Amino acid sequence: MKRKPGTLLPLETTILGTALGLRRYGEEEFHGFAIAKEIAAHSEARTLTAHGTLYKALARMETAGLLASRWEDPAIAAEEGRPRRRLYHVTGLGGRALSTASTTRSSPQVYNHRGLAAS
Amino acid sequence: MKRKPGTLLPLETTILGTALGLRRYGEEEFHGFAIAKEIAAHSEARTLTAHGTLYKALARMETAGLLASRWEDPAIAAEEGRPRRRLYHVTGLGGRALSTASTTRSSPQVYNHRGLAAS
DNA sequence: GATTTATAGGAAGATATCTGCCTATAATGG
DNA sequence: CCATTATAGGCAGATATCTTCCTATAAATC
Repeated sequence: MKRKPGTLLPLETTILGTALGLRRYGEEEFHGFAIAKEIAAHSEARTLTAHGTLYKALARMETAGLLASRWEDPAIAAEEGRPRRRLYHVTGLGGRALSTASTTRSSPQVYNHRGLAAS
Repeated sequence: MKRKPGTLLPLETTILGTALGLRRYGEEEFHGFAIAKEIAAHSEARTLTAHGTLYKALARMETAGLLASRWEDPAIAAEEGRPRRRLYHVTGLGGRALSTASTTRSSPQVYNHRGLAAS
């Protein structure tokens, strides 16, 4: 949808907000699946089926410098008997983007996208 | 369906046969997903959707001593960017079971089970 | 031969990430 | 204001294993 630079999309705002929320509980890092569940839990109804959308958003945000990631030690994933995770953390830029964008959010920021956020 | 000891089920025969077939091509070890694809490819139509059935059969056969398994080095899976595999090989007992059972297969061995093998 | 019982098979979903394809929509350009 | 264009979002599926729940069926028992 042709991006206006310096703007956060609703999904991106949700991701940053949720991630910073988790950080307040001591979780410095998060992984895609966890945030998907977190988002799904907080937006009543509408479970996040379109995981692809989320992972693409995460990749995009990492490219933009809002997030940074590292792969979990594969041995840990193996020990816990599950697929390995990609662990993200919010960068300084990401944190600032959230405050800036949420106030900047000039006008058209429609929030009724049929995706993750609350209706 | 209450197991008659010393008998191989059609699926088990297929697994052993396929695995030994692969071994003839130099593949000493195999993993569940690979054998699922192999089986699906050789039985025209009817793709193997019920993976659960296969994995349960593999576990059962390992318990019975027909197969033995080890986990792939998680670092390799990580490098190749995919979930880790459980690598199986056919044991001596497994090989013998195939020859014995395929001749022993006394009478009721119905082959029109709606699962993996050819109709 | 009919009933009981154990277990194999199927469906569905959890776990985690990623890709490709197609559509919807926002921002820009004329 | 309309057409263009870039890209976000959704759907589907690949990759790999495992679990739970329910049904179907074969073997054993009476």
